[in-house]
Amino acid sequence: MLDIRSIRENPELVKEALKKRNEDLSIDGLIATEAKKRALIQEGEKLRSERNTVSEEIGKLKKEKKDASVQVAEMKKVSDRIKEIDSEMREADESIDSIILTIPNIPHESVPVGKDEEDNVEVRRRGTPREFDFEPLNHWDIAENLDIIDFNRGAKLAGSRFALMKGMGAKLERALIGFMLDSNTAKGYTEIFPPILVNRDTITGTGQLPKFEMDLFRTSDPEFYLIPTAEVPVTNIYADEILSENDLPMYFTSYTPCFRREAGSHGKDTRGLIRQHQFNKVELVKYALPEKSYDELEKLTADAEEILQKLELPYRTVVLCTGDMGFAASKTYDIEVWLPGQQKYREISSCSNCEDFQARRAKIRFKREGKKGTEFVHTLNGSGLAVGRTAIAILENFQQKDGSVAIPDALRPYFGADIIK
RNA sequence: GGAGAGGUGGCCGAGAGGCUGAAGGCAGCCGCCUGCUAAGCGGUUGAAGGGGUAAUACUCUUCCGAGGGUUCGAAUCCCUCCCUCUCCGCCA
Repeated sequence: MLDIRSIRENPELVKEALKKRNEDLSIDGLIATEAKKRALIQEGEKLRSERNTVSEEIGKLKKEKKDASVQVAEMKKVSDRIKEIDSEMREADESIDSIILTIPNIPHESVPVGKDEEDNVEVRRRGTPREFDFEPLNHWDIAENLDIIDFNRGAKLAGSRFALMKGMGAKLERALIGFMLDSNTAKGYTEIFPPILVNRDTITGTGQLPKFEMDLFRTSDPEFYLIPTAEVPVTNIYADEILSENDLPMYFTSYTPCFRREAGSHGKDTRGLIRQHQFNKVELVKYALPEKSYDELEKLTADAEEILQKLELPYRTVVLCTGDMGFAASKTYDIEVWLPGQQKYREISSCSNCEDFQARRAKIRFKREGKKGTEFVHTLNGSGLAVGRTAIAILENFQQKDGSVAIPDALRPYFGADIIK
């Protein structure tokens, strides 16, 4: 959520930012409604102030057994007017919320302006894609040949975009989770295992609601949302709280299953494990001081990249252009791993600085030493990494001519073997 | 699922329609005192929003789990919801 005051004071800046994101959203109505709301606040406060003083007088008069009926009648009118104002204000608030909660974050000045993923800019490339002396297979062929992923039975049990991991496949997934968590905690991230079903407030805090209801699974009676990423519960850990400056920065890492409807991606990545309704992910989340958040973004991205380096997987890092960034982000780096089966780099991590956008929604604040008032923290998140996609990358990059798959050195202590065959 | 108890400031804990942003205690901060420490004494210490100022000062409104309601006036009365705890049942 943007600060309504900065919207009011710099409407042009916001309009321009929206245009860069290909958003067609009018904010003039919002500004007008907010002005009306402030007028209502002022009128209401004046009347309340009057009521407070007169009510006190009434109390005194009654104590002295004097007549107060004139004042009581007058205050009855004042109270009725206050009720009117309150209800008008509620309407104004609802109208403001309905708009302001759907305005995306403003891109950082360093973010390239562009329309879609074509305009993302590569910032670095690590590792060299391996030369194969045979035709590399897709991960689904490798996995089915090894009998470690069963897509058909996954579909039977649940539906399309569900898979069943089996034997060494299941173990690979588990080994990667442990490996990633250990790698992250060694760098000072605190491990979190959060609720995977969360309430509406929580999922509104990080920005998935109200705009992206279509992307989420939800339960009814009672109503919960299945998290699409651990970012949701973990970023909200300190929602509605005031931290002290010394608490920052805070680093968290969290393994959770993630659930996404994938509405609107029909026909994309229908085969294989790339795009599932349920997948595992190890997430990195940071709370940072505003003046440090961009340094923290670089470090967070480097931490995610380091996992790929340890696993000897070739990758590149791109900075997303304005048109391709997520709703809550000010700046995002995507890390893309090389997949020989597709001869393409594919997203395996997305690292974002949301600045105070989520913190304002979730009311995550901090106090500076010796300063009065509070400020919003900056929140960051990134995958470290998407587990299923990492498994894919290992299968495809480490496949061998005989159909077996080697396990990268760093993973062997977790996997307990050096090959899947 | 059944039966009870309860949610008040950083923490503990009073308050049961007006004098309560909230007694008292603890913790914190600032003084004083004091060989040092401890103790003691005095003062002070929440958040959000608005007005005001160069900035302070000052000032107004709101906040006692959340949301409604009653009343001139609600932490206090009524309704709904949420959460925590205890006992019973069930259960991974």
